[in-house]
Amino acid sequence: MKNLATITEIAQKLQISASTVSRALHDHHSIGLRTKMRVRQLAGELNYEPNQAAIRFQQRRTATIGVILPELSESFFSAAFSAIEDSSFNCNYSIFLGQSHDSEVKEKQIVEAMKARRVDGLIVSIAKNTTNYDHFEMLKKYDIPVVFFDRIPNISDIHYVNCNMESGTLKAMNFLLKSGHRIIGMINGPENLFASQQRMEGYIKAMKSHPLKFDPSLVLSSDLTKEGTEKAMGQLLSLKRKITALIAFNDYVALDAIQFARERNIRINEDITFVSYSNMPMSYHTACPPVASLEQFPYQQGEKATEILMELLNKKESESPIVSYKKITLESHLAFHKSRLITTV
Amino acid sequence: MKNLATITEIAQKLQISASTVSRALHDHHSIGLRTKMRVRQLAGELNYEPNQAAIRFQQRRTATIGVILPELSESFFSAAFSAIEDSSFNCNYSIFLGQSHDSEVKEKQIVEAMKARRVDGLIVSIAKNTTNYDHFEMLKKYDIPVVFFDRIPNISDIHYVNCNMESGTLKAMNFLLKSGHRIIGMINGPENLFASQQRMEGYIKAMKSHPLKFDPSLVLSSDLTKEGTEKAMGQLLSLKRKITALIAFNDYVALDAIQFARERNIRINEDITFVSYSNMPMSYHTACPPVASLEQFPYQQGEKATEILMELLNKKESESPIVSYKKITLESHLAFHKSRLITTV
DNA sequence: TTTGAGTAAACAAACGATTGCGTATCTTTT
DNA sequence: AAAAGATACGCAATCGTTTGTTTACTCAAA
Repeated sequence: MKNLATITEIAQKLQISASTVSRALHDHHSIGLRTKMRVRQLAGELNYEPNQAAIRFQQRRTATIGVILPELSESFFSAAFSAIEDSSFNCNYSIFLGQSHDSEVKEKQIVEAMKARRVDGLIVSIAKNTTNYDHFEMLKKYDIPVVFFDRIPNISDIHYVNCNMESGTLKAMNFLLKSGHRIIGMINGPENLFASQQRMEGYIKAMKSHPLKFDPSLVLSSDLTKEGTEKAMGQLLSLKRKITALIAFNDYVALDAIQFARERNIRINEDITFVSYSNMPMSYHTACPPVASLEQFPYQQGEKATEILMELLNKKESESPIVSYKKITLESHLAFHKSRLITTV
Repeated sequence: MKNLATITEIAQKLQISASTVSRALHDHHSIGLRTKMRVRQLAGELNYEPNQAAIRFQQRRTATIGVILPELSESFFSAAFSAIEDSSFNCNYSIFLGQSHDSEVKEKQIVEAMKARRVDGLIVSIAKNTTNYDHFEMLKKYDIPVVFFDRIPNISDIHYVNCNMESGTLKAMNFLLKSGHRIIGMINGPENLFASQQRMEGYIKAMKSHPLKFDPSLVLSSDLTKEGTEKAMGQLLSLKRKITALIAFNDYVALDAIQFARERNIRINEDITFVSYSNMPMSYHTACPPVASLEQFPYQQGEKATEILMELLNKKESESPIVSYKKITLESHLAFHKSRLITTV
């Protein structure tokens, strides 16, 4: 059973031409009903399945999209991937997945590999230290559209989906300020990330609108490693102005910061109130989760990104060279954690 | 720049035949040095990249493997996937990834899609309720080798990598028995999973070897949902023989069980000592992690599975029809959690 | 000088499917 | 009855690459 049936085989057995078989299978109008039936019958019997490799070669498209993410083990990204997988499955696209593991070098390698594989398009969330976007720019020459999501480059001529982290941060800050906090620390992410910049903007706007003075020493940035976060946290704790609240770049950073604080006998969410981003499911089981976390809707972001890409791929055929860049920004939502675990501890 | 250079183009510009160009690029011995140099020079200038779609079509192999997993959000599987990704990247294979989300129906769909995509081989961890393996058996007819890992079907003629859960359970049980526990509960997984059966075997062997009587009412099984686990846990807690220790199918089950117990004011790891499987990293931040968890080495399993598959794919060319099934079983290791978090709570 | 070996490159088929164009047969119209 | 149109199908090229088989030529040994 090694060899699958081909169109040519069917044609020979039926004593007709391959083109007729092809057209019959595609329900082409110029093929008579009799022939159509005969072809379909035999195709069914022989268990014919179109050779997709041949089709892709002939059509010069692969029906494949590449997805590049920093880390699947982060629940945000695995959720986003699930969305992309589901959406593209429905469109009969397959996915090549590559993890950059937050390395710019690896990211470039993966882009190369995907280009060589001739993916039709790309969905990307960039590595945390990617500052050079040449490897993505280069794809324009090959007519491979790229849609970024969540971790997007801070340049203008791209398609993207993200969450509004500025307004999100504003929400988080307003919550803290209303609760009476005045000295609010922030552990931000790498500065090249647009999302970091937005968080910073939100922080500043919130302070100014209250109005409170913006103290730059209260805002530090972590490279998102445990060590980086601990360093930032150490610095924050050693300030003369003692913070009573902290906004962390995401739940992982928050957990590391919380861990660090607990080891120094700081009472979590009492001495210092923690707020973060991502709202990961595991927080539910976590010892001391932040009191609130900004939901960033990974599934929706993945869905939207795929939607945009599909649009671009369909448009490409009608060859409209005037490209307008699709930009979708979702509003994030401040989610409060069930305090069950906290109170029973 | 839309159109990439092809071999034919190079051939025309150089006034030689396409086959010569092809052979020159592959360093074939029958091509003279002069021609080789000229071809390579021009290929470089034109930025030639082989059209992989054409090659795959011509060679009737796709240099692609399919990976089917239950859930990427489980850290075990995302770690295993990373291993598969890394290993196959080195062999110039790309990966189609599909999540079954623990649905047998979805699993079958994905297998269909992968078959249609003509993947060269498959690496699979089956869905928790998959009991029928026809969709995998069917692949033999198409000469698509399948390597299972971790969640493997309980049938004999397959290639697989897994962890020895029987000896692992034995280790866990011996630890508990040595600590003085005599009434040990177990929340096992779905019975069709080989790993569940192995856990059961280990449990029974441990009891018998001590020797203690095996009480079947102490072993329940969960469908791995929160509800299923809570039901099992409720049943265990209502027994007359009060358990002092519990072995949970994996860390997620353990967390749900622990949660359930805490809500009933049971002191975790005091009234009941918890042990589980998987040793997920997030346990570190978790409120009350089990005291120990059996490390199942996801990365190694993924590596080994890829290794086996690559072997099978290479062997296929030399056409040795006599297949012996590769089976690798790793020993699991009982990892104790740092108790820092527990004591400070 | 003939034979043989060795080198360098061209020719052509093949992989499987799609598609523009041509053509034969049949039906309808005037 | 002849022209026009519709219907049903075949022919052949094409996508880019690989590979088995010639072919042409050079050089050396018999």
